Amino acid sequence: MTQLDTHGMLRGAGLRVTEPRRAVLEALAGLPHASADAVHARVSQTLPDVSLQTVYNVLHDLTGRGLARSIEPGDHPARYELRVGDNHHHLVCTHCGAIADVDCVVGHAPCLTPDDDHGFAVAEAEVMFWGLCGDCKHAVAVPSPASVHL
Amino acid sequence: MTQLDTHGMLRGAGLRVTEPRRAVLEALAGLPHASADAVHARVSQTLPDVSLQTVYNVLHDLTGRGLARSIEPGDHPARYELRVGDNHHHLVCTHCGAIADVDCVVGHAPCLTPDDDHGFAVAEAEVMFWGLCGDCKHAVAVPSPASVHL
DNA sequence: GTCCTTCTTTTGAATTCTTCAAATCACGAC
DNA sequence: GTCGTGATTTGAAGAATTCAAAAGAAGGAC
Repeated sequence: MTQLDTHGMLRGAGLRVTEPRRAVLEALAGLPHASADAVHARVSQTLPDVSLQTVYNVLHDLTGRGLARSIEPGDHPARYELRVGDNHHHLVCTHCGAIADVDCVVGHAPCLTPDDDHGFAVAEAEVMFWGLCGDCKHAVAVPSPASVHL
Repeated sequence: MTQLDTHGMLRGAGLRVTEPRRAVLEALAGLPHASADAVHARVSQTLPDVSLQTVYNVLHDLTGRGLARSIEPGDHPARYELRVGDNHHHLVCTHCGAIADVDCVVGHAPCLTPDDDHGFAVAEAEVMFWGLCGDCKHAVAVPSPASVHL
């Protein structure tokens, strides 16, 4: 595993370097798409005194400074990932909330620029694929009519 | 306004026809992208005794049967819309949660089919554009660095 | 038209994720 | 090393949504 320059990342973002923050960054590196709870659990392994509240604070700071990104899959708790340079989207399991990365479906700019922006200042376009993950595919009974929507 | 065949819609979906359900359908027709609370407020105008809980129940039933669709914009409460035949996506205001429809960015199937589905049974692809709506554009101070993501 | 079964609705409370607030603590500029 | 600002802790609050049990109504059968 590539060593993470947590110090440089935090300082570069104008944040103070603290153990909780370094630990959250490392947790995110080790746990892609982790929930706040999962991050807290992982952080607690090395820093047992870090509170869940602190994890929320840190995640908030990291996303605010662009170091991390939050994914909010509908009715499931928010997930977080390190903001990596590459462009990718997400597969979300409607049953268990599992998330997988999808490489960007190449340079189809149309997906980014709505024909009519209704006066919105569009900052970001997000593509999310909903479905059942491998595990839930077998576990779940009803195979709902897959209504594909674009 | 085109009259809504609420009776036919419900029966066609295998649901009993009740006043609360007809009222919710009509509320959705009149209030695109309404929250459960907004639907409840609208329904209460004609049926003051319908509880918020019932609205949640009905919305759940309607989405389950494919009559309605729920949009879950991150940290804002869920919104609902009648499931219309056309394909469109949504502009969401990151500040106030306002939602606008965007016509489908034409037939770019690539947006629909991830290269690697990681074993997922993909049922739906959703595109969401995040930004500031016309009102909030002026109201909000900081114009954050528009990091476009595809 | 009436009855009966099943599905809906109501009422009231609980759950979960997330945020707020005040006091203590520590990073890091000087 | 000192100091000021920013970070963390603790404890509790908040909001959207869901659960559960009892009462009520839809609609098919007769």
